[in-house]
Amino acid sequence: MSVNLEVVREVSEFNNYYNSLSDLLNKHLAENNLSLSALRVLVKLKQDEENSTAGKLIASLGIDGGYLSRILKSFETNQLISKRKSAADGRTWFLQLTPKGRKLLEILEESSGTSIRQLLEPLAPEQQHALAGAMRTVRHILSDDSRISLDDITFRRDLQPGDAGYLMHLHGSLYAKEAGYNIEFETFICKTFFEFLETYNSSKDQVFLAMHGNQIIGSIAVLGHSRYATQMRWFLVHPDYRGIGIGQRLLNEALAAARDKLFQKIYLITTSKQEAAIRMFKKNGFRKSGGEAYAYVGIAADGREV
Amino acid sequence: MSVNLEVVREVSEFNNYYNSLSDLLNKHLAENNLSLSALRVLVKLKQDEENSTAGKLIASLGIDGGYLSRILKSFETNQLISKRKSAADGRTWFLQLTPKGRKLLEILEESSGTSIRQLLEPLAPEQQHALAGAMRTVRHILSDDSRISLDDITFRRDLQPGDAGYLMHLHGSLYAKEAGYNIEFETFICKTFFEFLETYNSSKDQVFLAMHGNQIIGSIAVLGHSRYATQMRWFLVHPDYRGIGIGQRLLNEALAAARDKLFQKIYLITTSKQEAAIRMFKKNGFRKSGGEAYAYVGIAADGREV
DNA sequence: TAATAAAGTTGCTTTTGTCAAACAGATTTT
DNA sequence: AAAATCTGTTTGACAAAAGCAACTTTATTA
Repeated sequence: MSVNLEVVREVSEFNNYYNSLSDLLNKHLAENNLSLSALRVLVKLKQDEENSTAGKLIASLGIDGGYLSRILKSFETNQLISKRKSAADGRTWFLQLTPKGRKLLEILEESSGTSIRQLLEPLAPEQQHALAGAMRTVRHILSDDSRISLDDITFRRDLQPGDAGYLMHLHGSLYAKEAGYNIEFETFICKTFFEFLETYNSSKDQVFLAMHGNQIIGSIAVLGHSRYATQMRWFLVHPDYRGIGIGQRLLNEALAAARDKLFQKIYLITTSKQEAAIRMFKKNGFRKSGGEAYAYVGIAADGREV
Repeated sequence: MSVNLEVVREVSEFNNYYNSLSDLLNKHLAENNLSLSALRVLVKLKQDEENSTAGKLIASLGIDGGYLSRILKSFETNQLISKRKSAADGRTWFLQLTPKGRKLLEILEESSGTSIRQLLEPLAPEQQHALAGAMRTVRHILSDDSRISLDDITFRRDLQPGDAGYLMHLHGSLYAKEAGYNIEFETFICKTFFEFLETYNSSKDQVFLAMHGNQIIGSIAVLGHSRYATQMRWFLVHPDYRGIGIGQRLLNEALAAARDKLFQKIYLITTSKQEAAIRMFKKNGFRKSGGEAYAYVGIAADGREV
């Protein structure tokens, strides 16, 4: 892939900036007689619980073997870690934190927390959240296993001011990028949102939003059009978040809500271009009903099929 | 201000993450026989051009005096900097980069660039931009002079897919926060956007967007309702970006466009709550015209006032 | 003018990290 | 099965990075 020059510059400046900042954030290490490398070892030991060995640490932290050996030795004399000889390989030792080591890590986290708090203290709450979000983004983009898990995603059922606009934005920009739609499509979306907002009633209409932090990254809605039929709309998952089950989760919520409210039929309209979505609809019992509309024969409370 | 626990955790994890990353990004220093501190000194010398002294460096970089003295001495023997005795104070020396020092910095930037490029190489272009944006955000929030200047803002005249939705989002969420409006207001906004989109025509309608990176942070529109009258709408600057002239700049653009197209009257509708906006309108020649509408007597091409 | 302070330097020390060789157990080769 | 090779870890020697305290020189102040 090609690399954008502006991006390189920004990363470089960020790196410069952060180099000076990290002094500040890591000053608590000196107070506890630890080097940055030693901290990283400690943290890694906590993460990899039970089956870490010196070799693995060398590989994962990129640290020099000799240096690590000494760090570990000092950890051992300070009773921060304990070694357990491997049965399979007489050369290797399994390393684990002792309660004392665990305790030290807690203390370190606590004192690093105070530095951080001092850094954040002058910031307004929104700025703090924006900062956290940006840092999460950086980490997320740069880490190889950049997959987000469902655990990072929260779900919301209420429609707050700004949400409708953001949903419209997501639809407009994503469909433009992925299906080549233009602004006319956004006009259409806008119309549907207006009609929806005008008659919005939480007893008949349900909106489900998948959130990452305070950003909407997925949505679905179940709109009650009549006593018996309901339309599903605005089903979308942001491309960065696809493939981890958010779509299915949203669909489940929507179907459950439709059943709860005793709707007997759910229909939705889509186009043949939405292959992935159509596959998911089919898997969940939707059937094509002519034209571009898919109709779902729902299990209504009275068992009738429509 | 209170500090959110989640934010502290995120910053802490980010710090951990970045500590391991900075090894990678700074490996070029070893190749050039420089320490991180030495690099920071060099960079600072370039920034503070002409009037840096050892004392200032100590204060701004938080580096030890003795250590700095040695770094500077080595720079001098390598002819990377030159010293100039202060006339006012016999103890201090002014430091400046020599052409050779400047050259070295360039080389360093270049080789840091290659590390960065390697880091970015596997990323898709959008991810690269997202990364740059997030890094800019972090840096911006944390740097004391968190003021953005007009230079950081770009302006756009075209309406791209997703823009209308995002504008609606901005209006909905900001007015909710600042004026306590609820979702009904967003419904109204949605209606105006739909009407607008439906009849959008770039020859009569103009939209101006203030962008920071690829985020819309301000907007204004001039909608041609008749041959002679035009309505100004969607005037808004995101609160984080207020007070640096973005609003005035948008207003200028809008008025200029209205004049260009020979509209003789610009009107806009607002509420008394929008005090700052109203002050700006008045300053730019708008006059109240009864009710909640302000009408602007424009200088049309034929000089008539309406 | 003596006392004190500030800017910068130097000597000494500790900490941090690197490199190469050594060592011991595991694996492969002959 | 012994020799050779490989792998995970340790040790010794060393160099670079950074901090501390004493010291020199020039300014400022009482």
